[in-house]
Formats: sequence, structure tokens, C-alpha cells
Amino acid sequence: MDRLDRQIIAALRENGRATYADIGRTVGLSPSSVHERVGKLEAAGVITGYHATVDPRSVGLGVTALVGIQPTDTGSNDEIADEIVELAEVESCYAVAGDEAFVVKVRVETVDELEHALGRLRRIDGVARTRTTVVLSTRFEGRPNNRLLDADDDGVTS
Amino acid sequence: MDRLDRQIIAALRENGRATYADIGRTVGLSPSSVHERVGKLEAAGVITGYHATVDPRSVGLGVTALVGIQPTDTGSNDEIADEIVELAEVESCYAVAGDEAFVVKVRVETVDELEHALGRLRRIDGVARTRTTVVLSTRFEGRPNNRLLDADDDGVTS
DNA sequence: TTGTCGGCGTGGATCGTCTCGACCGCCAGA
DNA sequence: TCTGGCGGTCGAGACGATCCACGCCGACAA
Repeated sequence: MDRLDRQIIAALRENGRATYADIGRTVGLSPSSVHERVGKLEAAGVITGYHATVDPRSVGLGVTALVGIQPTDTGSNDEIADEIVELAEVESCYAVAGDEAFVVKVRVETVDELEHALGRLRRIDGVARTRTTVVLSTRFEGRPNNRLLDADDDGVTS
Repeated sequence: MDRLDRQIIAALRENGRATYADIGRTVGLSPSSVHERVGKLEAAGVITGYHATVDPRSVGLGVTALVGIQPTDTGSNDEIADEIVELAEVESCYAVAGDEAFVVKVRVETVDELEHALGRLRRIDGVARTRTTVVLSTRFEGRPNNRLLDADDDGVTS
């Protein structure tokens, strides 16, 4: 993980469909070398995937909410998480510190669907309460964060 | 936006580097047609980009927090948002209903950096209070959500 | 019915990229 | 100095991207 790797990662976070030739031109490496480095980054689990991002409204998912999930005193968080994974409308799930065990992001078509989704969450075994915050607009989301681009050492063991 | 478009979108959300030939095989279309449809989806703003996802820990961003931002009575939310965009450590920003104007997701290297980031947020003009929820682990994040794959009509005007 | 038009698909040609193996240079250690 | 490993470049064949010409089909008007 040297600076070249970080530049390659930054390029791929910016444009996940950039060709190895493109990346090679911007970082000053041959396409073969970029290919090899990217392969190693993928194998090491640094790059976990490539995904198209879609305007949620365009695919009919106009309602977003953040839901805090408070477990019962005896609830097992791992079991709750296993149930949450099964719900397709939950896009993200964070285990958090505090009264709530999880905060999840839910995206659905309508407020009706939101109601149903909350019902499904509440019905999970070990869930005591949910606290819902409706999103009015998402200003930005999943923005690449390249603050460490110019560091020269390893950030952390990978 | 017919079913084929939705299948193409699903394929690209799953694997943003899938080749048009690959996609064509899975949806039953020639690479040329896939190419054309994808171009139209991009032009229509349905597909907003392609991005590599990275294990945050591997790039040295081991601390994640969700921060609610409560504005002063006179604060302008748009002005606050403009300031938030400038902070590189904020990955996502949602305008929400409730006492808080925004909920943002922050990712930084260390708790020290988190403290600094919170300071920067609080120092924004119009921000009265912040409420921070530390993320212990992210179970999953930004998962593709293809619940509408089999619908046959347009979900919504794009 | 017939002609025309537009949208959308296929197939082919061409060009760029991927992706492999071969090779080279640098550096560390014996 | 020799040697081995790492990491780079180079080159070649295969594959994909991308453009264009063409065909099919449904809508519509005469």
C-alpha cells in the first residue's frame, strides 16, 4: 500500500469503470502494472467491489429513512443483525454505541411501504423499539474520501 | 425503463465492471444493445456513476460516526449544507425531519480525528448542537436494492 | 391495404484494452 | 559478485467497446 496504490484506489473510487490504461496514464504506470496492483488490492480485500450508483427516485425508491433499533434486554444483537440482512429494503446497517443497537438506512417506494418495513423491523425477535428519522433529501451519499492520498506510509495493517 | 433496463441496472449495481457482453448474456441482448441502453440510462440520470468500494479500515479510516446536526433557530439549512460539503471526512449527508436538520456520516482515522471533525461541524455557522453516535461495526452498507426488478411498468417518471 | 416513419434490435468492422508470459533492472543478503 | 525476489515494461493474441448499416415491427395516415 504505497502512494501509487492509493492513487489507483482514488481513481477507481472516482470512476469504477476507468480502464487500466486510463489509470496507468494518470498514475504513471503501464496498464499491466495497474492490472497487477488492482488484482492484489482486490485479493487483499482493500477493494471490495465495483458498483453502479443509481438515482433512487428513478428506480421508484423515493422514501428514505434512518431507523434506530433498540433491543430488548435479552436480545442478541447478532441474531437481530441476521434478521435485518434478510430485509431487502435495508440498504445499510451499523451496529452503534448507545441505547440503540443498530442504525439502519431503509429505502422504499412510498410511506406505506415504510410503514410495512418498520413493522417488519419491529417484529424481529429481540427488537424492543424503533426510532425513525425520515430523510427529506439526501444532499450527498457515499462520497469518496481520499484524505490520506498523500501519506507515504501504510495507514494500517490490512 | 422496462424490465430489461431494470435487469441491466441490477447487473451493474452488482458488478460495476461487468462488460457489456456479460450483461448481454445475462439479460439476453447483444452487447451493442446493452451499450446503447446503458448510454441512455446514464444520459437520463438513472445511472449516476460507477465507483469502487473500499474497506475503510484498509485505507486507515477505522472510526465511523453518525452525527445529528441541530441548527440554531435562525440558521439556514442550505448554508449549513454548503459548509458540510466542504468537510472531506463527511461521506454522506441527509437532510431529515425532526429536531435535527441533518444527519451525516463521518469517517476518520482515529477518535482524535473524530473530535476534530466534530469541532469543525460545531463551528459551522448556524449549528447549535451535534449528537454523535459512534459506529461499532458496519454490518453492511450501500447494498443494492432490487426489489422492483420484476415490475413491468415505469416506477416513476425519471 | 399500403407506404412511411421512428424506435429498437442484430451483425460486422475496426479499434482499443485486457491479460498473459517473457524479460529486465534494482536491491538485499550471502 | 552472485543470486533470488519483487516489481516494473514490453509484446502478442484474444476479447470487448463502439460505431454504422441494415432489418424488423408497430403506429399512423392516406
